[in-house]
This record gives sequence, structure tokens and C-alpha cells, in this order.
Amino acid sequence: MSAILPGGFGNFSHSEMDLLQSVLLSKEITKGASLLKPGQICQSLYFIGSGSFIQFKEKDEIDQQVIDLHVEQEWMLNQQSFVRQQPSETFIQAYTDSRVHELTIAALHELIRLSPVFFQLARLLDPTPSRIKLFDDQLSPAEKYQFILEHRPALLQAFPLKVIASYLKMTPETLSRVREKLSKA
Amino acid sequence: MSAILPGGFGNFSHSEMDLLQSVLLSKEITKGASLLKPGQICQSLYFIGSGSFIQFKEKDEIDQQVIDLHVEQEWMLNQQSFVRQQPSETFIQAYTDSRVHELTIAALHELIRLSPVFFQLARLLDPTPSRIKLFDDQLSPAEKYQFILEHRPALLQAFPLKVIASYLKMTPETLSRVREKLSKA
DNA sequence: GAAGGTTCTTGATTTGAATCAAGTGACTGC
DNA sequence: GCAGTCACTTGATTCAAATCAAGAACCTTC
Repeated sequence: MSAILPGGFGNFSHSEMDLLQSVLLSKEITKGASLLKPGQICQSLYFIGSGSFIQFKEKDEIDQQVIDLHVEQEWMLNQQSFVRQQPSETFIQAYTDSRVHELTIAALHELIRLSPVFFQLARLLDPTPSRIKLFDDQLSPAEKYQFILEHRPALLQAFPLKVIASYLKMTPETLSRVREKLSKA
Repeated sequence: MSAILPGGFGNFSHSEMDLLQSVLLSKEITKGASLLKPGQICQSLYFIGSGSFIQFKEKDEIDQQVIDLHVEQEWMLNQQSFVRQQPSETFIQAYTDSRVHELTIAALHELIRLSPVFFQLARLLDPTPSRIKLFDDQLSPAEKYQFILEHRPALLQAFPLKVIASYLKMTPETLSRVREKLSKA
């Protein structure tokens, strides 16, 4: 196995990368299948080799709220559930046929036991600055859209606008208007 | 030194508690003084023995946005800055004369080296479920107020309503109206 | 105790996004 | 080809909270 993992999420030597990759489990996930369901406890980090995932919550019988969107070459997990080892409230569902590389919590502990260097992976357990910016600050719909345009443009390629709208916590109508305004600005 | 720390944030034996307390630095902070300023990197966790703190961001020259409120018997830090060791964007400022017990990052590492049990403290580095609920879900002003009424009532004792309003990301007028409605419901 | 400053409340108005509604274009499958 | 569905757009209306404005209650402090 070689180079399934990108740089950028840690400072690892070649041998450390090899070690890391050796404990990963490669899995194929077909479109629509779930890696995590409400009630389950998130036990793994997943690195997406290819494909895309939607993490969402059932608001009511009809509607679902998109919590996060994940595209290839990104790590993915339910942070809350993983860190506190508590039942998830969200689904993590493949939006397309996908391949993931799974790092179980046991494997993570083993890595850290072997070398404290792997401590760095713990950073994956915290919300990214990008997510914090998007939802902690209170941005206007236009600002939210511009933010992902700038910081997560891949999402716009990977998902339909109604999914993006739900992720950004606005209606599809509002997103449509924001885009229209921006396109002629 | 005895019993400055409460239970509830970890599962420690008496001797572990003693060890933990032995590495804490007790500090007095006078009203208005800052434990952390924008540009600085958050290097410590603070346990508030007595007093209260406001964590806020300068929105513009005039206004400031309250990010978090901290009262006694709680741990406090700038999670983003601490975890990523990046410059803070917030102030952590004493709202009243206070006493804190400081756990530096170096002391934390030393504790974990001595016993992996202290790993549990890492949970302090993640946003609490309470905070996530308050700002990730999109609650109405009334729901936000009811949430802190139920989950963080001490805040209402410790801070004026205009500070609470800023924390809850609503105007003081809206908070006032929410309270009025609730009081006669 | 008067003057000034806060905090909080109350009322009137504005505003921005949600909702409601309808329509277009693209694709899907019979 | 045509009905049906789905994604997206566009327009009209509604609604909730922000803003603007003013006043009441409670402080300081000189």
C-alpha cells in the first residue's frame, strides 16, 4: 500500500506513515450505506480515499439537517460521539460509492503507545477552524456561501445545492438568491 | 492544599487528585485583568476557584461579542488556541476578582507521562455538548434562554442580562421580551 | 440630593430570511 | 414520446428579530 494518505494533517516520517497505513482498514461503501447510525458509538476515524459522505440528523419524520459534508482526501468522524464515546445522533452516509480507510480507536491507541508522535492525530478530534468560523460567528447567508466558495469549493462540485443549503442552515431559495446576487456582483 | 477540585470531570483516585493538585498554580486575578489576549497562545487550562470570567472577541471598535462565560468550579480555556497552539482571537477577562488554579500545558504533559489516567483531562479540550447544542442546532431566542435556564442557571446570577444576550447572540431587547413572555407562561 | 450613567423594559418600525406558490428545465422510465 | 420526478429559480407574502427610540428604575459620585 502506498500514499493513500496526504500530508497536511501531521508531521510524520516515512516509516511513521508506513506504520499508520499498515493499521488502516480499507473498506468499500456503496452509495446510500451508512458508516454510523444514531444510537451507535463512533469507534473509528475514516479517511476518504474516494467518494463523498453526508453527515446528517433527522429533524423530524420528514426533514433532515445536514451537519457536515465530507469529500475525498478528508478525515471524517462524529467528533462528539467518538470523543465522549456516547451514542451518535447523526448518520454518516455515503452519498456516492466510496472507499474509506478506517482507523479504529483501538488502532489509534496502539499507534500512540508505539510512538507519542501519533498524538498529533488527536487534532482530528476537534472541530476545524473552518467549521467554527462557519457556525460560531454569525455570518449572513451571503457570507456563509462566500466562505465555502473560498474554503471548501470541492463541496459545491460534490453535492447539489439543496444539500449545501441545508449544511449552511438556509433554505434552497435563499441560497439561490445569494448565488444570483453574487454572480452579477 | 485540599479539595479545590470537584469531581465530575474525571475518574481519579485520591492520590491522583493529590498529584494533580500539586502541579496546579494558584493565581489571584483582579477584576478587569486578562488571562489571555488576542495574539497570545493559550498555554494553560484554568480551574476557577472563585469569581467569574468573560471570554469575548472584539467585533469592531465599539462592539464585542461574548464567546463564553465562566463561573466558579468550572474549567476554562480557549480551546482553539490551546489545541492548535495558534494565536487567540479572544480575551479571557476577569469579570470579578477571582482565583484560578492553572494547569500549564507542560504540567499536563508531565501528568500524562506519569500516568495515562490523566488523559481524561483531554476531554476538557473539546466543546461541551451544552455548547454544541446551544450554537450548532439552531434554537430560537426563547429556546436558547430556556436552555441556559435549565443547564447553566449560574450564569444568570453571575452576569447582567446584556452580557447574557451577547453570549446567546441576540439583542438585549429580544432577551427582555423572551423573559417577559416566559414569566407569564 | 441633583446630575449622570447603567441596565432593563416597552413600543414602533424596518429588514432579511422563511414560507408559500408557481414555473422551468433536465433526467428517468414506461 | 410523454408522464413523472427532481433540482433549481423567481416572485409574493409573512414573520421574527433587529433596529430605532424613549422612558423607568437603579446605581453612582460629587
